[in-house]
Amino acid sequence: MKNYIHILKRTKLFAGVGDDEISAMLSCLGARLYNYKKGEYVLRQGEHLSDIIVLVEGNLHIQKDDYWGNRSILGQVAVGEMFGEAYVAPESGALLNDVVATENSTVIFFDVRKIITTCSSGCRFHYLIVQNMFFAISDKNRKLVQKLGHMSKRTTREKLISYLSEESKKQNSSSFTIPFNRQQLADFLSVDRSAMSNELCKMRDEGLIAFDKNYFRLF
Amino acid sequence: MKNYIHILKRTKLFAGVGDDEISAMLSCLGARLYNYKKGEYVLRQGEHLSDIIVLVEGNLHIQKDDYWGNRSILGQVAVGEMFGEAYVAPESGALLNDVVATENSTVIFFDVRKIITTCSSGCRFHYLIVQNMFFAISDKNRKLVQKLGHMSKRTTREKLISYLSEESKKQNSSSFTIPFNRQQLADFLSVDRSAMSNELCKMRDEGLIAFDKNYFRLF
DNA sequence: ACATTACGGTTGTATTTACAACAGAAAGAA
DNA sequence: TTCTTTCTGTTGTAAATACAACCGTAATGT
Repeated sequence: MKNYIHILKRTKLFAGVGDDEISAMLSCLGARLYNYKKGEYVLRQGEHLSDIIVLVEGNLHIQKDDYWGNRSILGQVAVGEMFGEAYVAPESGALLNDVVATENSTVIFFDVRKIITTCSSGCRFHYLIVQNMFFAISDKNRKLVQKLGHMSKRTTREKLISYLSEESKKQNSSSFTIPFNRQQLADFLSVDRSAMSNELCKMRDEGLIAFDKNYFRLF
Repeated sequence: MKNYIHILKRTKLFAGVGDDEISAMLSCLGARLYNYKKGEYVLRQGEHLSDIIVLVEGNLHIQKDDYWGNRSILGQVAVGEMFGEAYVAPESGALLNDVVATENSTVIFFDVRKIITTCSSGCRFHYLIVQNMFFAISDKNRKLVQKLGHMSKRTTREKLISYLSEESKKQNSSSFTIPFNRQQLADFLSVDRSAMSNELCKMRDEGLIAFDKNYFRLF
């Protein structure tokens, strides 16, 4: 486990905690290390979870099969990222997704209850972990709500207007750059790229916006 | 503030904490009570927030204006519900929404930092607040991800398949009831009611599903 | 019993989208 | 340079959606 402290150190969860402190806290946080071969399941649909998990080596896919067996990949987990934090509440019920190793992978499980209830012994930085975890999940929450706000619009144009307005607010200016290229933006908003490109040009021709690559300006 | 302890007691935040303990913890949590007249702003777009807020009387709307001034109401806050938890991380930036009182309202602000860093003095149940808050936001997170999973599907049929599959998994049966009527389900999935109704009937005619009111069965 | 309202299903049309295919520009590699 | 790849815009068509309007039924209240 000690081999991975340099990875943990760079995660959101352990931000601001030194090597020695992480090392000292591992047992206090109920840390357990597991290895998975390519293709093996880290978590299965139907299981119950009370841990937050950090990927320290390899790569994972979060995927879901619907009732009729159609599989869709919801996302991927990169080294240093955590997952499982949305299922730790007692009322959250069974997992609805599978998590599968797409390469040989190594993860560390942390017992949520041990994270939340700060111990009295030794863990000088335990409060930081609680804070980091809370801020991380709070931040994720905010981003999800924002994205949902765009996606709940019916037409591509409305989605674009919602997204661009928000980006303008965030950057506090009517001109700004976005962190996506066209394909990525289309994926983010769940629309077809060419249709979106078409709509962007219409909006430009109507004098609503101007753009060049990922630079945008609202009028 | 003491007048509202019976309200706080029934919130997710203070679940499991007794009247006396809540009363004792208020100052420790940096609680501040504010009143707003109908139409006044509780929070404004552009402000920074480091508090979690509980509505103890009245009603609030969370709303957003886009760059061109089109207003949309994103949700409403009922008595006993908390809000603001998505904006408390230092990196979350300025608020992108307004929160407006639709009736004369009373809210209590709690300092997030005081919630997270459990104090040593007197607050026997402080750890419970941290846990409650964490589970609440984690739960919200899970629901958002699920909803986003449905909404990211392109067609009404795919959205329905995604939603019904998940409901089937949750209730662990191929037949189940859903907590929505048609209009509510359409709103939840952000589609047109009549188009959705049409699609449901097509799916029924194709032998994929059967339903009666809010009872569904998958084949 | 009657009127009213809420809900679910159906249909037609105009609008919008997805999808595929293609072309030009820009960036990068050989 | 030249070739290749990536990115973006454009167009046409088939498919899906939104919207409005209408009907029948069930539930509710007077």
